Amino acid sequence: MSSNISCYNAMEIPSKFDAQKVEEKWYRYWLEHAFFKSVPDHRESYTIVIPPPNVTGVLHMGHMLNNTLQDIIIRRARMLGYNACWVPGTDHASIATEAKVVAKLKAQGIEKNTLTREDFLKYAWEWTDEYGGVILEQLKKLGCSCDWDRTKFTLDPELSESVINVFVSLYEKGLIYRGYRMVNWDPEAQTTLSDEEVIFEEKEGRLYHIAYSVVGSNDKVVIATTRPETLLGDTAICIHPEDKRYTHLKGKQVKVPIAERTIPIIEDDYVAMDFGTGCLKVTPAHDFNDKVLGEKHHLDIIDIFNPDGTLNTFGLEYEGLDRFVARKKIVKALEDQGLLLKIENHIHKVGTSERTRAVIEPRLSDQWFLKMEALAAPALNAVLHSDEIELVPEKFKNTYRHWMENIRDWNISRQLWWGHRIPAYYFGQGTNDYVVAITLKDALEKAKLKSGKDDLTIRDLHQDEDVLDTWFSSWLWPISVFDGIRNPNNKEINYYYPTQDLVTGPDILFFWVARMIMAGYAFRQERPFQKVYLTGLVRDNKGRKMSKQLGNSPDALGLIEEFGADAVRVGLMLSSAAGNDLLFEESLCQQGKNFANKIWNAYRLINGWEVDSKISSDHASQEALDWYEHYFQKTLKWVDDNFDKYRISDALMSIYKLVWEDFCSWTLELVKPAYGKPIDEVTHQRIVALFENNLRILHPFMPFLTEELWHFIKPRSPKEALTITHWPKITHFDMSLLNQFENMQEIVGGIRNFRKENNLSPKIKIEVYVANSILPLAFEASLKKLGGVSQVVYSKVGTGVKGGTFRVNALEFFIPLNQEENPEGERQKLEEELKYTRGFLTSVESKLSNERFVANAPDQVIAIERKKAADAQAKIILIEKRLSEL
RNA sequence: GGGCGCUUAGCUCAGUUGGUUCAGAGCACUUGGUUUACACCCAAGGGGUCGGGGGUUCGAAUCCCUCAGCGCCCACCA
Repeated sequence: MSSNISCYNAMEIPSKFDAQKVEEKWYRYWLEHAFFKSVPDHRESYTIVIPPPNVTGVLHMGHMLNNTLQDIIIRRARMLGYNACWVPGTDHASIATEAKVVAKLKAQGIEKNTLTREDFLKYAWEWTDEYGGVILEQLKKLGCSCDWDRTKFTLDPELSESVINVFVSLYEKGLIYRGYRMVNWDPEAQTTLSDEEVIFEEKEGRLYHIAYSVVGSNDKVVIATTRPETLLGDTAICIHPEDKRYTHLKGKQVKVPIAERTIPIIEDDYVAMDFGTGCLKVTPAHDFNDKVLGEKHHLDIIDIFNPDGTLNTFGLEYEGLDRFVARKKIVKALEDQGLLLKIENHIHKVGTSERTRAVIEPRLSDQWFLKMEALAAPALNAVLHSDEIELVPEKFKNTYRHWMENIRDWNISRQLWWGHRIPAYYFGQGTNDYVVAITLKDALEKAKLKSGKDDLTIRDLHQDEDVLDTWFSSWLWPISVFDGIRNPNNKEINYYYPTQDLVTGPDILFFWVARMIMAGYAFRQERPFQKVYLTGLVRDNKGRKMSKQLGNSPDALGLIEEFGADAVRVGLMLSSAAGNDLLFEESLCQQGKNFANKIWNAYRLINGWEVDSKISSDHASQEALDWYEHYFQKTLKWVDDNFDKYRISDALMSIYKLVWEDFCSWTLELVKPAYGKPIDEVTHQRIVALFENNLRILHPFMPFLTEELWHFIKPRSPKEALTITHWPKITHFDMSLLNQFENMQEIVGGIRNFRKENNLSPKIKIEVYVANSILPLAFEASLKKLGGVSQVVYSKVGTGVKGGTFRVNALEFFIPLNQEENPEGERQKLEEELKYTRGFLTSVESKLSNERFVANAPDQVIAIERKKAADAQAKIILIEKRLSEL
């Protein structure tokens, strides 16, 4: 495969680049030659760990954006000579995957609750083995240069063991504890959620005004609530101690409607007197604040719900009904009893599950928590003070700080089966009758010790049923993929860690990024990565989030098939500044495809020239090649700067313009020999070398096309493949050379504009008169080639010659015209130009005559203004002269 | 309710410490081109009182104040 990998003969190269034809071939080639494989060596490492997608996920636009960025960065790092290592893998995504498996089983008529844990896990693994990793295959289609031999899964035995080790060690440090607390309960998934997994959505609700009878009087007290069904769990009514409206109620008791229980009226300044009726019902089992009130006032706790959100025996006649059904019925009952006084519309925020969208039920339960404060301190410092970790864009620093400073303990247990089972083992019924250990054997020893019972056996131990929050394994990812938890001094972790870049979305800044930083400092005393690049969300062209429900998300693989991977990568990169949302349109991919085709055809041109070693190069070619060499360097500097600042789309745009405008439209056009004529050898060599440099800097963005062309240019061995070649080094560039060429470009532009305005066909050769200057030799050659100029005459035009003029800077050009001239039109144009120039001059002069400007502005600025004035004066003289000649 | 950010051409966005190159880019648009690399193309061109108002300054897209609109994060007002 090494010598002649190209599938075309030079003569039959088609004018369209066919991406499908080459992508698979090159990906296979890269894998066969192990270009993406990394093992520790003498070079400096450059590491990226992939944000592991859900194992059962399929590639969507967000993944494409994210992974294209990572691939661009890692490919460039590879070319820069680093030992580049991109570690791929997938996440078991406990709740999401379990939900999918449950749904799939349900479709087959199997209910989860009829299965044992073991059976369910068997199904889950079957599912994982079948669909897991599909997404990784899709990443290959995108061209991702991951070291696939390193592919990891968060439920792999080594990674699982790392998670358990970490749990045990945190427990032993006293950072993990069990607590009976109010947690976020997802009634659909029937598990708790961390605070971060709850999304508050603004919803239109109702505020129900309900009357409670005061015991021992005919008085009623009216409360306002959004959740009337929870009155069955009420254990108090609360008023503000200073609320004059209710002083007569102090110390009284009221009767809960329907439940007919008697509960006290308590006083607390927590109550807002101006909200609702100023009177609050207290349900400690089902509201975070009521729980606090309940503890303060030693109230009873009545939990009225089953785990699935239906009412339990405290629900009385409503037992078994769903909470929302019960709400309706209870409202009806209250209405019938005349206790429902008013229903107001009320907009409020409702917590919903990030995964299932179910309305969250605050619920008291036994859960495991991780103390966060101590872990957060070094992580906060690293981002905010020491700058060991850089967030891009920087604006996320504030968000990060706010979260870290107000961090609360992390609820890490989940009532699920798919995940890392909590290594706690119970040996008795007491709240403290458990031990935490890595292995069952250790657990038994510890249990014996703790219980004082030497005759305990493994059968007496019962492992906690819960699993750990997915993020409790993901937060170790940069460490655990290199086995740095279990073997903290192994060669790999020491070589690859800390990693360089993390590319991910801001939506998981807290879930994941912040926690990885904490884990990095906690378990390795070192940052996990240097830079965090936070991408934007991919939206559709109307600014809507891409989602399955809206059906506005294009099929990622379909796009690759339609436009080619390179084109899709370019399309995504063209408008995706860091942190800014990306409004995606297919037309961006079309633009990428057009670009790929442009490059393809540029090579077809070069490739098609006949090379003659006996002729020598001309002035125009030399000038163009000299210029492009320097201009390339200038652009490369800009590109490298942009890469350093993670401005990947700016980097791409400058390469896009460099190749399309500067290389194709200027350099190639100037170098191009006349039709049928050969090109000289030196020029040909130079243009090929320049084209190769273009391919180098294009390669991270468009790996397939560039590798294809790279091997077109000449047969190359795998050692010389573009993927592992070097990124160009910046050398000096000469500004005066660049300026001079730019001057020539402006003159060509002037001529072309003149042609257009005077309807001069490009086929008609023209003479150009320059009266007040001599142009460099190379200019003349370039003007002839690009402007259709037959010759440049350095003299004034003879009297009576018809024609027109145009000016570039301080140069005036005259072009004779055979056709009938239009003196009135010419006069009008000149007068407009004169008027504008005079106005410009006046403004500059007024600036210069302003004493304070001259006194305060830097000399450089004043000099510029003087030059502007002088140029304008010269131009005015030229125009006036021309006008007088008309 | 608190915090952060955004508003520049029809669209998506650059614009680094106020002053060369400051009013830009790409796309779209208009006009003219089948010149054998490319119509997935070439050439030329038209678009903006930089969200409104006020201020500081010799000088403001850039700094300050204010208003309006949009977005994000955080927060227990039932």
